[in-house]
Amino acid sequence: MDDLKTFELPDAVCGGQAVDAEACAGVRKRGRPRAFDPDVVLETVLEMFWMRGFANTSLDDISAATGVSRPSLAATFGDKEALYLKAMERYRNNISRQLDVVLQCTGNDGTLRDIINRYFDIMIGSYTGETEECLGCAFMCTALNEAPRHESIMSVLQGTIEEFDLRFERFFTKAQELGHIGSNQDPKVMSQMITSLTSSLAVRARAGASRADLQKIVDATTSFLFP
Amino acid sequence: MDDLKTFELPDAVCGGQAVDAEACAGVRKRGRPRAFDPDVVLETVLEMFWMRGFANTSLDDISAATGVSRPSLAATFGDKEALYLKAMERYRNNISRQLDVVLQCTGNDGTLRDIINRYFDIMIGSYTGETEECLGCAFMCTALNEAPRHESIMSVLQGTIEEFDLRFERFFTKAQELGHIGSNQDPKVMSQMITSLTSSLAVRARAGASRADLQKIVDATTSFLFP
DNA sequence: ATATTTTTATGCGACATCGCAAATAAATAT
DNA sequence: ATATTTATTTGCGATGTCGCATAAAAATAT
Repeated sequence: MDDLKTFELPDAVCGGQAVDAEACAGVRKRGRPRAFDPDVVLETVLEMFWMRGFANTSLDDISAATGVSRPSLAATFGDKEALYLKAMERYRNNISRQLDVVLQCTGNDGTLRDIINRYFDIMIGSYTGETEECLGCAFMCTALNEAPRHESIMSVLQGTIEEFDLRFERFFTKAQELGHIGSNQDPKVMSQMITSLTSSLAVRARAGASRADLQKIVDATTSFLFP
Repeated sequence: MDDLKTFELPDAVCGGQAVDAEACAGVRKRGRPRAFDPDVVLETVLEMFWMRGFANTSLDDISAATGVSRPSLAATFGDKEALYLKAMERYRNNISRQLDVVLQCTGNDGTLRDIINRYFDIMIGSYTGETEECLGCAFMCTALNEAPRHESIMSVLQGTIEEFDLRFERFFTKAQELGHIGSNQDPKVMSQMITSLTSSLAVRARAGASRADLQKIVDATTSFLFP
């Protein structure tokens, strides 16, 4: 019917690159504009799920904390599970972006140990945060709890684990090719040591360990692994 | 008033050792006897909390699964939080008992690596179970989620972490005294490696890793740590 | 100006969850 | 036998939670 009219492509104006509709701030869409920024809402939602868990955080709580009514939340993000997944996706992307920067093993960014230390700086930072709250890892704190009940949460949990595994296996394989670790060592084992320590830090952080506590553990381990 | 009458000490009959009132099966208490065994109820309760989490498991669910009415549950175990804590205490004691047996570093129970392998056998067993369910660690799956909201759960979580730390620090310290690891190695670091790997196994098990998957990780790591 | 589209606001209804209170049942003590 | 003690049964009431439906508001299109 109205296919001809929509040929005007009103979104194509903004930027020159891939058009994303929402990401384009200059051009207004048809109806009433949103009174909130989905990204800042997702940030608040993430904090709430992180500290209280999925089941303990009601949509009413979220609505009150964000000032966005429940129907608006539903219209924007879908149901509670979808909202959780979107918040966790943000969380994961945020960390992934930081790790992409740090885990470049080109050989001219300091020693392997330096790189790994910078990696743990990031993780410790995300696990302890700026306040006095016991954060830990948002996935481990919430997704482990819900995984058996929600196929989608189980899936994203598995994907996150796999991402870390892949990341470090590739990292240490390349490090070995560049001669930063001996050819007798196994990149897979090194990767396991790092991911294991990471999960341990996450647990300890949630249980109240301080930044300094975690740093001590990291220092002791890295000086053992990279003497 | 009736202090004189209770001098008969009806409980003191059973056994000769520390009298525990409930543990004594031979002597009936005054009123109507319980129609259920608190221990088997706790076992079911543990399974439910483990798989569904604290918040997702209602007292009605528990009542239906155990056949014990809510008021009876309350009378026996207290409120939901107390019931959870008692179930987790059982879980923890069950594992502790097994570890007490295995982690005896006397020097004549095989090599250090043998002992550690037996330790991981137990942990892998408890994380994967007999069925196809994704178990993981009951503490990590549930207590991490609830800790910020419940002081008591935070406390038992911390205590469990500390127990593992202490256990392995003592173990490796003694192992070092017996000459099973070099004097240049740090028992604390070795302990951290083991507990870290343990937490990693727990996470992976919850995400669906099989017994064989976990065993492969353990084998690779232990052959690196204890060559 | 009027229609259309999208978002927001308000509120209802069904259901789950927990704590508590009162009545009933089953044992022992006197 | 009767009283006492402890467990169990039944059910109520307050609150929380979610999905949905309807009305109002704020923008653009014609």
